[in-house]
Amino acid sequence: MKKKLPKVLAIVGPTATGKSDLAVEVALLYDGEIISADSRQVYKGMDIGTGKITVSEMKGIPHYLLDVIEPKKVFDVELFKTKAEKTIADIVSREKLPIVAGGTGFYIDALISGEIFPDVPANKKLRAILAKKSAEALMKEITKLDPRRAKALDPFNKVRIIRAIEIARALGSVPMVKRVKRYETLFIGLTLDSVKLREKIHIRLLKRIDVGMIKEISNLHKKGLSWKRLHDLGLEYRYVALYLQKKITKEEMVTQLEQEIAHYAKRQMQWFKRNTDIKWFAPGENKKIAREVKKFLKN
RNA sequence: GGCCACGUAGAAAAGUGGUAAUUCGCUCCUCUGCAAAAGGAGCAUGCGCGAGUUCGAUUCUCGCCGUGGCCU
Repeated sequence: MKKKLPKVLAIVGPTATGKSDLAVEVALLYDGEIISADSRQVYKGMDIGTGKITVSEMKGIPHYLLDVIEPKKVFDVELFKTKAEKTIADIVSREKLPIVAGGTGFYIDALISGEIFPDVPANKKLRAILAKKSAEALMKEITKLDPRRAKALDPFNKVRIIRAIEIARALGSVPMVKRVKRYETLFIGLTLDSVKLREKIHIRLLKRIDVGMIKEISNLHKKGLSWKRLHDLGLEYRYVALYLQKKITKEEMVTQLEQEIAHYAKRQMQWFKRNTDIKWFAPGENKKIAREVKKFLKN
């Protein structure tokens, strides 16, 4: 007999659909605890711009993987996976329901599918050197090191090629992907049509500006976060940084940012679409969702 | 009423007597450690409308319509 895998609930979907609130509601109903799967909410001090849940909104439900690292440092999937696995084990040991909620599809998939990444840490120096080379030159190098891996790479995507070279240099070649399934998972997806989503994004953005988002970001810079880093952090951090540097007007910031957030939501959907296990709902269909969760927990 | 300029994809905008750059947008897509990141593909048989010149016009000529400006 196979040992039964622990049950995990995953709440996914694009930005601005209300994942956090739903997660809390379900947690209250089924004795759950929440693991955030958001690549930006892990950073301390990035609250308004990331739409991080507030303590009062948590309604007493424990939340994990928020504020785990300084924004100067770089977080990544592997770190996420390690921490999340540990957290889930802990929650399960206390016989509570782990709820993974967030919009970073890559993180969620890595965790749930149990994808094992090659044990090669990021090599900043090497990356900096390789980044100066052309995509063509990089492709030549990876083809020499590992032709199999090279074939699967996008020949124009330097970021990907560089990582492949990084691994190949350390290990001789890039190992095949391994996956070890650790959980039995129910995927609940929250989504909206693009027009309504756009509206929500608009309203939410104005609200964020209203409650001090610009101040938050200018403080981050004052405390030593470079413009470059803020740019890399993306979306609100990128565009507010541009505004603070007076490279764009406030009006431009709002319109461009809104557009970018909408694009981001699209990219998120693009990612989630591939996962056919996701059961999709509209925000507000909480009863239907609760029923689905109940069914999942029963068998 | 007269004169002048302009009229190119959803938007902005280049261009040529030989069959339409570019940017944004839109659609679709990729993903083995930065994923709010990085990257790829497609989207005007058509250049205001009609006629003429020409082997051939979006590009030249004429007329019409529209827009903007100037003049009386």
